[in-house]
Amino acid sequence: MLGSMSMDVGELTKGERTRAAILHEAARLATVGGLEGLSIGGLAKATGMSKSGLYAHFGSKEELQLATVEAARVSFMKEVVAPAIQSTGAGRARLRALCDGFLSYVERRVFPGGCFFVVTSAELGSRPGPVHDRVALYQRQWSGALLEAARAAGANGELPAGVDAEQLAFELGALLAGTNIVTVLHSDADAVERARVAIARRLEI
Amino acid sequence: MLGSMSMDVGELTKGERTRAAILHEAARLATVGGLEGLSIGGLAKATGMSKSGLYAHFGSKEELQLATVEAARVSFMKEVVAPAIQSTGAGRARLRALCDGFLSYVERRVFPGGCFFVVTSAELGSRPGPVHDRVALYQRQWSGALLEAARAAGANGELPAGVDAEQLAFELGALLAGTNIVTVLHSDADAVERARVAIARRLEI
DNA sequence: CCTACCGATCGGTAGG
DNA sequence: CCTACCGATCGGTAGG
Repeated sequence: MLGSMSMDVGELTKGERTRAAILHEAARLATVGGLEGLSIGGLAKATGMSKSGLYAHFGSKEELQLATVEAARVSFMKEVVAPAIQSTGAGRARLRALCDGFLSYVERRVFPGGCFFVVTSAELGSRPGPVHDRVALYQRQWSGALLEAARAAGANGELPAGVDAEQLAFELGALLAGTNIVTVLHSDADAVERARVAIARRLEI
Repeated sequence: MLGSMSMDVGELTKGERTRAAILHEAARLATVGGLEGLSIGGLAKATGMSKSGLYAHFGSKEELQLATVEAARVSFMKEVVAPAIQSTGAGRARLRALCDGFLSYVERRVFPGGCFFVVTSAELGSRPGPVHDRVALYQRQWSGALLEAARAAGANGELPAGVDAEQLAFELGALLAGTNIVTVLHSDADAVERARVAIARRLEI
């Protein structure tokens, strides 16, 4: 009790800080080598810990993978989704902000291999299991955020005539994922610019 | 010389047939577990061979990976590119046929994990080396095929007013890659239908 | 193409 | 959180 009095609300214990630093490194490694390619020994070396130290935190490789996915989700929410929601009202401007936020997130290389969820969706797409399901859940939530914004835009009368919100949200999501792959594969920043042009034209902004 | 007289042109020797069967299985495994996840031992079990039998064919894991990429390219050319070129003249119809051929190829699950080059582009995007470079080369050739068809369509006056061929080819390529990821991740055939709608509208066909 | 083997690394555990 | 260890599997080789 006395010990806990020295912590302000929102501060992290030493163990929590260590855990967060491990997971940040794990997410970085996973965008380069995949979640299956992530090894306990490699992560131990990268964080300066022992393997068994990591097992003390996570118990198993699968638990580490799941915790890494959670950490990547927190990062994605903070870097992409939250700024778009805070800076715009529901509708076309928010849809645009979500797309631009994603492209900026890729361009800034928040993770060295690009978007964590594009890489792991491609990696785990046909590998059933709990990690697949978690990645698929968060991918659906991202698609859901695009769809919600598109529907609000439609309800606001902000979409071009004849544009269906579900179709639009799908096309934007697929474009962003495809752009991430091409950008990283060819270290080609032009792809991000082309995606911005596509988005602006589709939204007539 | 006498031995070779029993082979017609285009026939394969026993060693060549074995090699082709190994690489077909390797490409299948790689679309599920990745080219790095492809192990010599696992491939040996899947093909009923010994590990050293595989080394006799390929020499090293990297050579096996490169040979697998080549085999996947042959499959992609045969399944997607060649039919589009044979069935259409240069221009908008060919661009449409390339896109539809890709979607059909994903839908038919020629490989269990979807398009080999989408999976490996995402996997190797930020892992430099000869295998990355080969995958990137063939991805560029695919983009080039889309671009060539789009330019011919523009020259034919078959594109909607104000549509730039390079921009169009980029958008279609990104859409197809993104569609592959979503389709496989969620086992969702609706995504392919949405992609077809998007393509038809973009090409006004 | 095979058996038999190599050192290194894998995920994971015992015991502290 | 550590050292020290486990069996299994990794990529690769020797010798045939």
